[in-house]
Amino acid sequence: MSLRHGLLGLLAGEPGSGYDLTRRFEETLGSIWPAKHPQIYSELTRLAAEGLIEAEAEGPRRRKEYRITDAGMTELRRWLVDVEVDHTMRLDPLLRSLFFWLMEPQELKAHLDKEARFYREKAELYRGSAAAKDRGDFGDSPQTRAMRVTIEAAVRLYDALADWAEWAQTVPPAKPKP
Amino acid sequence: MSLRHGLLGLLAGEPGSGYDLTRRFEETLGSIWPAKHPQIYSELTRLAAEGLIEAEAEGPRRRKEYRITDAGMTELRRWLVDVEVDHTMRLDPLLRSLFFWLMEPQELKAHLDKEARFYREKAELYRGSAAAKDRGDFGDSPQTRAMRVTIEAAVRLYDALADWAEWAQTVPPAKPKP
DNA sequence: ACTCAACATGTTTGTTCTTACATGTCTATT
DNA sequence: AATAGACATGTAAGAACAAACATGTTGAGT
Repeated sequence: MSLRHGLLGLLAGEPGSGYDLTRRFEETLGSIWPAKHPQIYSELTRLAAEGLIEAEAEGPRRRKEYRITDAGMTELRRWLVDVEVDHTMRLDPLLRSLFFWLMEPQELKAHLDKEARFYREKAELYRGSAAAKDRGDFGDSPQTRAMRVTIEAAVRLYDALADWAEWAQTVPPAKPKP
Repeated sequence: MSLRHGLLGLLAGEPGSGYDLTRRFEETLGSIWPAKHPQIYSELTRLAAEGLIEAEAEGPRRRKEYRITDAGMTELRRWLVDVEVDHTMRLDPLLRSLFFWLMEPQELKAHLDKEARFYREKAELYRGSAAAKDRGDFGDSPQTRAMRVTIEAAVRLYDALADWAEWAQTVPPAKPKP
């Protein structure tokens, strides 16, 4: 249940409405923690009910701007410091790789080519963001520094996956009856 | 919904009971696609109802050994070849990294040390499996070759994360008001 | 004045996954 | 013969997540 803390964390940076947060989630976290708006809105309602966030008066088109409360800040820091990291990975591409032996060589080649391209593109994308940050395009707040660290992880992970997909092409299939 | 195809894939390798599959899932897929036994049992029931797998007569302690049917094999290959890969990643550790700016330097150091150790250990573990496979400990079937490829991905991902956690320590926190 | 696109916020329904509960069997040891 | 521990299979309740449905507002352009 990290969506909860993801929202708290974003609100710790700056206040925002459900719509804002949906976009910020999509932009900054899209690849590492996808969340759709229905889930975000209902989580915000629950967070507000628990007093971890609060909304000021409604703005135009009943927009509610939420900000984090002291209790929310405490909870967020508790999560960061005291709660065990969840190291679960659920990677469809790796699951599939276990079953590569069921694919025809040309199917596998096509698959790995496509995967490698996808990952390399993602890596390039994040490399671009990292460079922009390093040039100072986003300023140099504590928040942007943290984001720079996250981006670095994305770059490294996607590069690792791209390298892997290329490497996998060099592994010959087992010969029948050695 | 890849658990479904994970099970089909394992059964394509060799038949097994719910209990077997729970253990095989845990062993071979534990890090990349965790699944608990209640989910596995119910998915097996559903797969059997759809005719993608079938159970022979019950063994001791009403153990049912399932094997994949032709229809199941067709479905598995359809998934492998025709269904878009789901590139979703949901990585709690990366989510947290976005909020590193809320942690005290010594808390962050402790966190990153622990993370780096964790990932490096995992990488070593899988490196060991890879070496065992390369020595021929597991034979050289198409299945084990595919598993070797999956293991390589795990090694590379965990190494990448370990490197990242170490690298992150070298990033100084932003000075207040530059 | 009209209309379209983007803004903004929800509810409903169904699936997936986790946690806790519940039960029964076989084997080896005492 | 009793029993403990590993084997083996399930159900129930609830949380998390996704997809589809539904509604209303504002601003910009015509």
